[in-house]
Amino acid sequence: MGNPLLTEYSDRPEVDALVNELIGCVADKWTLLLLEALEEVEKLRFTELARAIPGISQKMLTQTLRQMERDGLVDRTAHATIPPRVDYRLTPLGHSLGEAFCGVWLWAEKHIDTVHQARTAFDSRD
Amino acid sequence: MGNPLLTEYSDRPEVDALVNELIGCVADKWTLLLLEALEEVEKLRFTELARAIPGISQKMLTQTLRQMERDGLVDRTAHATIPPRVDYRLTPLGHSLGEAFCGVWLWAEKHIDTVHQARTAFDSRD
DNA sequence: CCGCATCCATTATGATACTG
DNA sequence: CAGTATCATAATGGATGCGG
Repeated sequence: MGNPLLTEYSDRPEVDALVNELIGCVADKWTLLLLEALEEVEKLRFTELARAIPGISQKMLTQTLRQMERDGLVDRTAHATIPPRVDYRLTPLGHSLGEAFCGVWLWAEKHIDTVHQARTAFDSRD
Repeated sequence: MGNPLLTEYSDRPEVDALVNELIGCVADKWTLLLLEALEEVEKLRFTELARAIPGISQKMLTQTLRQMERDGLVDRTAHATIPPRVDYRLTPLGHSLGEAFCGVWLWAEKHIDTVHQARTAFDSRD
């Protein structure tokens, strides 16, 4: 084998690049939180999502939902009523991604104390 | 139960907020790619990491490594040699996070074609 | 040389106001 | 209600410099 730095987890480097790009899209803070919210409740409308995710701005909510819709992760259903009503729900693909992230949630929940201790220790160094 | 929007995956809302904050830190593009690189090779120095992660800037590499070090995810070892040498490796905690993210990698690798098809379909609408 | 801090241009994000 | 448009601010990338 050549340089170990060039070793990747698969044998197809060109696929790795695409996977990394996809990871970059999907490993977004808001995407994760939207996944969490929609795993929880199954079907939510725009303002409900905004409330379910404290700290998100309307802009990022719209933008992230659009991207997830484009990637086939969420399904957007607009009802032509007054007032308008738009429902978002996970597609099977989005649901499978949510399950893949489940391990990360469990990790965060389990190790949050350890992380905060590490931070305190780090900040009190030097 | 009250408003389902307030339902979270645990029964301790204050913990949920902290977990979300932690998710926000950890669900970073560069953090993920660094985890991947260090899962692969076990011990890497600064410039090796820079080469292993195409597209990262030195600034973000430094910044992300600092944050991961502060969070107890990576261990930094500086050798007082000339030329200087700094090795980074995952701590057990960082390794456990890498394992938690493993499912996301497998998901990305498995569904990348589906995502690209969804994008193409979305872009050719309207 | 290597690790990394600093300056500046570019981009991403947030706050607010406004429309169908 | 569900966004879009606009502007202010923060995050990021690129180039450079500097100590070890």
